Amino acid sequence: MAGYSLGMKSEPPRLRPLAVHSPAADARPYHHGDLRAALLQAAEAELAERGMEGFSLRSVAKRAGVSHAAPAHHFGDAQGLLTALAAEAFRQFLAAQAARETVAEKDPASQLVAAGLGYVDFAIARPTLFRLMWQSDRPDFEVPDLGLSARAAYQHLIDQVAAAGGRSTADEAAVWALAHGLADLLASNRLRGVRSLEPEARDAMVADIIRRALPEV
Amino acid sequence: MAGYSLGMKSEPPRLRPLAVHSPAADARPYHHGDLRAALLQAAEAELAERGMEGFSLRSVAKRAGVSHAAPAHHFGDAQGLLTALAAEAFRQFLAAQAARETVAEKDPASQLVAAGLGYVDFAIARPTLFRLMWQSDRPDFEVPDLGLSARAAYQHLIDQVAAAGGRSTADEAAVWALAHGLADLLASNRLRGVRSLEPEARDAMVADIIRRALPEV
DNA sequence: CTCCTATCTTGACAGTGACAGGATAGACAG
DNA sequence: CTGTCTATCCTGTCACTGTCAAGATAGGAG
Repeated sequence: MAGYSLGMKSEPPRLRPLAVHSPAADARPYHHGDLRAALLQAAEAELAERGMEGFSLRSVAKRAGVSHAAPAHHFGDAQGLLTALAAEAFRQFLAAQAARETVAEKDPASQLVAAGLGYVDFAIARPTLFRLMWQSDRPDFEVPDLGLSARAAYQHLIDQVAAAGGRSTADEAAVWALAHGLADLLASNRLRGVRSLEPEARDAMVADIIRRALPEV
Repeated sequence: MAGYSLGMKSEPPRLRPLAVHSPAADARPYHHGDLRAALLQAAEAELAERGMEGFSLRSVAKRAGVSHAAPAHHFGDAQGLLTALAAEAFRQFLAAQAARETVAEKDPASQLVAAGLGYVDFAIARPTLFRLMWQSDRPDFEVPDLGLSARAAYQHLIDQVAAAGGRSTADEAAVWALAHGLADLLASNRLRGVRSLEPEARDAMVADIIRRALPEV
């Protein structure tokens, strides 16, 4: 649950040139060191603070301590940055599901419920990223990096539904819609009656609800 | 399904001053006549064409044939316009559910399924408006007009779940999440296996899925 | 007929994304 | 050590956006 971060290097890069003669306030070097990762990290923070609609490329650059045009070289334009961010988000979205699956019972039904819990975990922990993935027009799903990671998340769902005995399109749709609906409503801070529960009680209720999607199991 | 429109006057207002001496290209009068409704209509069209994130207040004004600052007098700012639009959307959202309910069987379970079909109808017919209502930060739900119409939609759901025998928070959440998840995924053009069905087949599948939310019925 | 007020316009400002051209520095060859 | 090459980053500019201030217009009340 804790510790998701998009920078992928925990150390803030900013490799200063060994301070040969720096007057201590020499500030940043001309070359950043790992600007691409820093921009992704800054973009996520900006998104979390100002929301999807208040997102600004220039603010991201400022937060990363860099000029307003610097992001262009790494991502092309704002859409490119958000596409890369969404791709990374889909990977962590799958990781959140996997984290639940490893601590769950190994039978297919329990694994399916665990994936649903991970789906919801991610939506609650990072609601703006969740919106970027599912409801925004800006990420370009034609870009292979994003298209593949999104498809991987979808395929994981399909596989689990099949393993749990789901056979029809309706079964797939029911499981997906239920998990997604819970996640989206919780991310938007609706469903307060569920969201305000203690973690254990909330998990139990979410699990109970998700099980309803597959009546025959 | 057809014919939703936010202008609420079907006639384009533009009451010209009876053409006393107009040289035929005298164009629009200084006062519009029903600018508020025209702006709501234009805003919906812009939203449908350019998407939530490409929305521009100046484009709305231009589409309504009016100066860029004209909307301010009726709505204050962009948030005010989108708040009014969302409030109207919630009313039509309820109307879409009511339309399905009137042609459905009158037992509580059928009425609940009908409401779910209306929920999905609206999301498919007007996806961007659906996003504005559920996933945007911009409408201000503290404004009574919007707060009340949103609450009315929520209350309608709660009442129907209760009438159909739902008793717990989990029952309410399951029904809402299932309908909402289907609607959102269909609005985003996911769930292609469902969306590409003929209307009758699609309705049958959506109904089948929604019935899963209340296992005891 | 006069004035009052709601309605709409024009003009300005800071902030935005994108682009062009220039500055910097690390790497590599000799 | 020197010179060049290239990826990286910066400054300056453009059209466009939302918001505010101030002025123009017209419909209606007195």
